[in-house]
Amino acid sequence: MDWLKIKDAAQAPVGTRCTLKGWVRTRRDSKAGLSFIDLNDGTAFQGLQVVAKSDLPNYESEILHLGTGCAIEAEGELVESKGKGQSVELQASAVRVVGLVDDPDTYPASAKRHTFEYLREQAHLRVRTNTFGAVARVRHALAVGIHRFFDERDFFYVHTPIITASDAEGAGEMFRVSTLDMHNPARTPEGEVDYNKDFFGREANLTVSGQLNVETYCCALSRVYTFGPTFRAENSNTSRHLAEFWMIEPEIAFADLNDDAQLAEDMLKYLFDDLLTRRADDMAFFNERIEPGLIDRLKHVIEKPFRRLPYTEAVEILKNAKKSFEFPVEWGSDLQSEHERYLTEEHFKQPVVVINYPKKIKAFYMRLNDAGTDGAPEETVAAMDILVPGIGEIVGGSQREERLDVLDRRIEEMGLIKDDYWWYRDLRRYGTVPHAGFGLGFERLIQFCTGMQNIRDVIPFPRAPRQADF
RNA sequence: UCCCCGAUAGCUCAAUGGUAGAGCGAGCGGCUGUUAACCGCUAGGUUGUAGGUUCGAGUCCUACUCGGGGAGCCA
Repeated sequence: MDWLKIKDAAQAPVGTRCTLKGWVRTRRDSKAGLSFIDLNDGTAFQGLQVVAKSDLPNYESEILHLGTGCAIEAEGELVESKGKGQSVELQASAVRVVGLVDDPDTYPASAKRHTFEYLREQAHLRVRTNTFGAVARVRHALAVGIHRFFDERDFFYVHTPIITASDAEGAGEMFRVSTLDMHNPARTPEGEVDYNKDFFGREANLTVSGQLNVETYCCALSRVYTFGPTFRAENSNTSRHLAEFWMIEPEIAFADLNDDAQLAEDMLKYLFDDLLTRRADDMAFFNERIEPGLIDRLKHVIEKPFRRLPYTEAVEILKNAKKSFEFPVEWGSDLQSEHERYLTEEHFKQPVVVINYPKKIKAFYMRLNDAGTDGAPEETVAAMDILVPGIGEIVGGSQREERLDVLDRRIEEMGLIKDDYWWYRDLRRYGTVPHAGFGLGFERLIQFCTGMQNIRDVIPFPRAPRQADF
């Protein structure tokens, strides 16, 4: 008898004979001499109801003891359901127990409402719940959608290194990678730790961004992207930060900031549309139980062009806002969370692309704008942040400085060491081209698409300060 | 890392400084083509950890750990 995934069985014609395998969500008994088993195998949001009659040989001995979490195989025939709530169900000719639950009283994913905080401590079992199963499928759909989006547009997927010996990234605190004996490391004659004796012969860390590496491939393959794990050792304790997260970083050659912002906008819209189509079941759940209005909000985002505005103009809007902010707004200072939220949630009520930030608050590799761009009082760089309601910054990107002399000046101004960037500078010496790229936080994208409030609930096993269980 | 709040049964929460309770879940029984079912019974506790104040601490004080909200850093 064919083993069907529940997602397929739900679509199969009445009369189909098949086997289903999965985990019991609930069991309900009827005195009419039958039991109803909600079976879920994770292939779709909806499970399938298995009807087990009392004339099955193991009805008393096993079926009546099945509870939440038990693994079973059921074979039988798909029939039209006599009850409400489902169109088809499996009339079981046999139910085999595969794995029982030791102690139903302490089974952490019991059939009751649990808080996300509690389930986070049961990360190995939480995916058996409606919410986390849906998050897992949405996460997958978005990941696949990202690769498809880029593939359809002739981007190449580049595997940038996880371990970086360059200490030149400057995007945040880094995790050290070392094989030295922590208690008794090799030392130089001066008494310093001797990284010459370390595995790589120098200091090494986990990557905080694949950008610098992917720029090299961009300047040969034209359109590339990375999509991999990223590590920040910041002591950040918020609902939108992780120590280990996944980031998508496209990089496009012969392109400027406008091309970059357009790419990001096209990509986000493609992904939202793709998700609403491919995971309609899970999205309906998020729309109903997690964030009412979610689907309309995503459709609204798909339909309207993102609002693009210069930093200088954003500051003006904030200064003229009737709202009183905890932190004052001044040209030259970075936008605070409350400012970003005001722009995207209250003033424009849609995704906002802020471009051309003051150079002094941005990274060295961002392209210097001509003086007076947007009427700015000081120098700006071709940077852009995409702000979305509820999340804040979801994308950060820029056009890269392709002029060697300007780049060198910026490196110097920021007190960095030119030689550390020798290969990055080489790109500007040998056939340099205007190019641009951005970083999209994958978990923040999932948060935005699902309405899940805490970033630790959209990654299977979250890593955060003092949290690396599982 | 900073500010605020919290930690009591498997889970969610009550309990004036004076005998630790309820709902849900779980087990058993009743009822029912059931589906967030419903009714009854039963079990279930070193009140986060370590100190302190007090005749007496779940309750007050201190430290620590963990969680939540906000901030910073950012994606």
